[in-house]
Amino acid sequence: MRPTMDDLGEVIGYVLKRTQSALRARIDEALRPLGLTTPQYACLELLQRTPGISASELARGAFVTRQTMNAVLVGLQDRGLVIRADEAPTGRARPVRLTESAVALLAEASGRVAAINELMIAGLTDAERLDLLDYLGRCITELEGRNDPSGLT
Amino acid sequence: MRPTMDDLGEVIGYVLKRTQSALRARIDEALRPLGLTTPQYACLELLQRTPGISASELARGAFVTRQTMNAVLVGLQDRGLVIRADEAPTGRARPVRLTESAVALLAEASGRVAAINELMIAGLTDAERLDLLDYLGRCITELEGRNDPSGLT
DNA sequence: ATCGCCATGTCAGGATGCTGACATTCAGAG
DNA sequence: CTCTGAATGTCAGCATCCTGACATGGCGAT
Repeated sequence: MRPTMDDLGEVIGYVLKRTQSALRARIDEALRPLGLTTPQYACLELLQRTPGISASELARGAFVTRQTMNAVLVGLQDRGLVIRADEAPTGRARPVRLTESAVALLAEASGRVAAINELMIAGLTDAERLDLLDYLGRCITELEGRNDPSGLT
Repeated sequence: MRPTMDDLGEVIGYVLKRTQSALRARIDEALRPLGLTTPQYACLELLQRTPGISASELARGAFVTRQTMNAVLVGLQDRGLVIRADEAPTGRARPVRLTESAVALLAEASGRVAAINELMIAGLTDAERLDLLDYLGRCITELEGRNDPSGLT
């Protein structure tokens, strides 16, 4: 391999995908015994941090479309983990909230996910962790820098 | 936000997902005019680097299952971009190869993807790019630190 | 007040990606 | 040689995730 400076970008993109893929796989297998998928967990985590937010806001927070988040919510609702208000207090957005059983389940899930995240950066010093965070943040800035004022779906 | 040292792991996991999500979105929109999806592009790229590899090897290289890669290959085959040998020279693995039209299309696609990767790391110095690569590599090492010789599907 | 804009929710369809399960084929252990 | 194991391909089913399109409910500008 031994990447040259020229194609470092492609290599970084590849390694980025590889890292995310490995992290996702680890979280999936840790959550499976709890009957939760990673998107479901992300949804519950967001709801705990911000109770009563709408499906669209959840979608943005989880980096998926409204439709996808809606499908996830239907699944969680069927299992009695979340409750959606019957009527919207204003506009069309119906607040979503966690149920009691969801809070208990989420506590267990959060612990497992946190352990995996800790594992991932176990080989990095504190300074390196901050650097990594900084570098990734700058990558995001560049990627989202400007966009298309035209095609917004 | 202002993350404390305690939950840096979770924050890094989140930022990692965010970065990958932004990168994927950019690549998706760059490839759409060419009629290619990101998984399809990844498959073609792998095939160009290693002509004649099997569907299973492609799957490993793209971090997906054999079944998923097979579905991608069917789509590419229907569009005349790849050819699968009718018979396996040995075992069951049938070599897959690019067609002429795929080579031309891939050249254009590669250029666009490379531009996006360059953009992503535009704000990083050469030293920082190497550091980022190093840190991510160490994260992968920790995440894949094998422990389940059993569950291999 | 009415029009146009935007955000939200929703339906339809397609592509991606997974687990589980099974048959086939080669290579190596006995 | 035979039998076991590993790798490959494939079918079925489900969850995720997308684009496109449409209807509805606030909100600001005219």
